[in-house]
Amino acid sequence: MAARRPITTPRKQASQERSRVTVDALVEATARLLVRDGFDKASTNRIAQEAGVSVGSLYQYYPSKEALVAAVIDRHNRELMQVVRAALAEVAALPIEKAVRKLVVTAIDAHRLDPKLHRVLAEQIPRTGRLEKVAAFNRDYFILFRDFLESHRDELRAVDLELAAFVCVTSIEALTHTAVLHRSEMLSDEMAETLVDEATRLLAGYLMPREGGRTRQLRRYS
Amino acid sequence: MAARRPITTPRKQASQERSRVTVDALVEATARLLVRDGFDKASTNRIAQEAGVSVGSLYQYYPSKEALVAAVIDRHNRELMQVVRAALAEVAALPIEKAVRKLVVTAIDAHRLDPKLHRVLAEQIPRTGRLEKVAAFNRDYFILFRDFLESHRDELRAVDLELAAFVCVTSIEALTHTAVLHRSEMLSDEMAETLVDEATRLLAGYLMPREGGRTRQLRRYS
Amino acid sequence: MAARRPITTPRKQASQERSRVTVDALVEATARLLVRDGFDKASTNRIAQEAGVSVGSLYQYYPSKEALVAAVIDRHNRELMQVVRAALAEVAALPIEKAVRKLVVTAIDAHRLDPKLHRVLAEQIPRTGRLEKVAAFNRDYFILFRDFLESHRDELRAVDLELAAFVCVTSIEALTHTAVLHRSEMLSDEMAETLVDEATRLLAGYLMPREGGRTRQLRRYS
Amino acid sequence: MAARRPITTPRKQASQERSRVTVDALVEATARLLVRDGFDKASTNRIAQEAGVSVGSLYQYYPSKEALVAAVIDRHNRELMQVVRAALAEVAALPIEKAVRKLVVTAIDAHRLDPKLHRVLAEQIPRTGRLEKVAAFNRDYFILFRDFLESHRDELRAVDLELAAFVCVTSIEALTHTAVLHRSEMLSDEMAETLVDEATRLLAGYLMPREGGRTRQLRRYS
DNA sequence: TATGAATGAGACTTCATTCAT
DNA sequence: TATGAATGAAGTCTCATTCAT
Repeated sequence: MAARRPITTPRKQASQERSRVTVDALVEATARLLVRDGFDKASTNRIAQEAGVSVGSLYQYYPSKEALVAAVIDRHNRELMQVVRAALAEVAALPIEKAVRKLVVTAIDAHRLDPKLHRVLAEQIPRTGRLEKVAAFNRDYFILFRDFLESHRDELRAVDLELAAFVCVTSIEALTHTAVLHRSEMLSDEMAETLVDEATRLLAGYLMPREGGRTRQLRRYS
Repeated sequence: MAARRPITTPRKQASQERSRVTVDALVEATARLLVRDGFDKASTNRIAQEAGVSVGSLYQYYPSKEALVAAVIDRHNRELMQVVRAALAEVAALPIEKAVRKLVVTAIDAHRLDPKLHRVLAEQIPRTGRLEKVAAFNRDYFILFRDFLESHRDELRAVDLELAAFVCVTSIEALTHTAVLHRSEMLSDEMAETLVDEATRLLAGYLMPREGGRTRQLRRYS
Repeated sequence: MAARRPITTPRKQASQERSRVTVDALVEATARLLVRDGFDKASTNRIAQEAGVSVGSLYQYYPSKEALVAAVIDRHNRELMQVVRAALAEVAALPIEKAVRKLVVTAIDAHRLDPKLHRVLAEQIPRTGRLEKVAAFNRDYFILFRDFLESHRDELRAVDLELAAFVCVTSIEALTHTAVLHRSEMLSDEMAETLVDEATRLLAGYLMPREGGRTRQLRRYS
Repeated sequence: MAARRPITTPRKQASQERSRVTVDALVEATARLLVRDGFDKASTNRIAQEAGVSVGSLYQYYPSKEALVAAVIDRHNRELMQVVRAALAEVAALPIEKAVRKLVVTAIDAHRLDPKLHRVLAEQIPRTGRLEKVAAFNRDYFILFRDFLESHRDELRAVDLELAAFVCVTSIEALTHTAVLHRSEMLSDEMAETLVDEATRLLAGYLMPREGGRTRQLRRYS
């Protein structure tokens, strides 16, 4: 476990219009450099330069490089959650299998929002000690998904919803993440459909009562 | 360093006994420091010191810091694969559901071999540009698993084995990895069993034909 | 900064009431930060903040950080001189021994006016190139003291008054400074008296003719 | 009081001949730059350059700039103490007045060993937090002097030797320091003698019993 | 072959000061 | 006149790597 954990809370809220611009430019530049050069080569000086701003200004708003990266993570997570939240809302009324399929598709879409950035963040973030950020995202996703399951309880087999949510969220994330980042060939036009089918089958099969077993299931909880 | 990709092949095969010892000490020291201090603080000088060797000697055997880390990864992967391979051999003759269960348990065990090291490697390695190493491990696991599926084809529903192997390997890895590294509470004596049950159900349900589908299947569960 | 010697004269005479307040706040804030954080950490930005004023305003009144410190020194010296001057006036008519005693006590009191600030100024100021300020203070004290000796000439042994003033002022300053700043235990209620006795003896014995005059002296060593 | 106090203990003892040379060069260069440019402009990079060594090497042996300065102080103090110790030994057998005179002369000589360096150290040291070094020196001097007084007790008036030592050491130091550093005109060939006379008179008069008063003094303690 | 002293590019960060608003 | 955002030179320090002994 890396020892020194740098402070990562922004230093001051940009109040004036001018500083708002500076701050945005910094976060944007950080994201760009992270993608282009990776975490190590993205020095604060380079970031400032890329943002068209002096290092001094950078440190006026962010106390360290990790704080900047944390800001990028936050922004990215916010975008992801927006997509996920929208999808879950849209899907709330659908039967579970259709819903799951839609969620898988959404997860893929989410990973495709900015795949390069997503990759860098996924790979380089652990170092920044910003794992909590990712954890927070997962927790949010997890909660939303558990709520979703809850409102579909009557379609499900008997199962601990917490646990089921964990299994589902983890699997969806892993499958879509790996497919998008390491197996992009799987997302060719022909293949993508199949992958979605399989993932849907995996999860729907897991969540729903076994066929022919429905009666028994119902009885158990009657 | 995203750009500069240092040479990572060991410099010479430690032929003599003395060299063997030195090399081992270096890899061992690297692993220890990786765990204790994290990638960034594990400098080559410190590694050499920890190994009781001079920096000069370190560079005699490894051309760069990343080469050392790569060696640690290799060693770790070798251990993992050994466990996985053994499990798959042991499981070859079992019916698919039992087999899957055993593989899940094994995956958890594998992650527990040296969880701290596993974590560091998983989290900090992307930076070393040694991702191929991880990829290689996954590929190996993937191939073994596909072969396993192949030899159990008659128990499976009709499915692209490549794809199924991808889905299974990715899911098992993600579930056990996350459980061990981020949700250790799930592995308490009471919970572990349940987690294994769920993971097994997920995969077995995915691989096997739906009930009411294949006649034999129906019989088995009737 | 040995080389670059910044301008240190205040920029404008704070004529208006509002300016007066600002200037005071700045000097006061500087003194406070000097005491609290030391010279190095007392940045102009922090001083401005502490004074409840913008950096811009700070530079409206003082052209540099050293100018601010110089202002603090001046203020402090003014206070010291006031004490010293008062004491010398009060003492003018006393016999030399009584007078000296009173001056020693006064010197201690002066050092106790704001010992923390005095310490910082004494210790950190050499750097500011404001040594002249200190020199000026000593010069003033020296002149006052020489005048004092002059008006007591008939009580003194034959001696170069310039030289005697130098010896006395330097000794008083050193003894009281060291006692207050580095040997505060010497100023406990019981000890303080003794210290004053000794210092008085030192100086009075030095200034006054030996008892019995020279003849007896010869005898002692015959 | 400045907050962060940098570590100032040397990092490793130079074992090999080569490093011995490096270390010496560093300390020497530090002293030189301190004299030439003052503390602030003597950056570690400049020091290393002046020493004909890389910054890396500098940090191999000294963890900070202050550590380097501390080393210079130590060296300087060692030299001073040598002079003082020698003088006190030489003087042990002399009657008090002669002894004091010799000590005053020695103090002046000591300040002249390397006056520029002495001045910088005296003025800039407080910032390095190495005041203890100076304190230590004074303590050593103080102890030696008290011992000296002790062995001359029968020549002295009744007095607390601790206190007397404090008064004498502080006065000698202040007079010679000020004379050498701020009043060099006092040390011209004609004046120097006079200054020594006065200082001697100050101290001898202070330490020795008043003439004609010896009887009374003896009585008090009989 | 081993040693460990030396290297030096480059990372992070601060802070006195300016200037557009 | 006040504000505070912006500047950027400069300082401290680390660490992978080399090479003379």
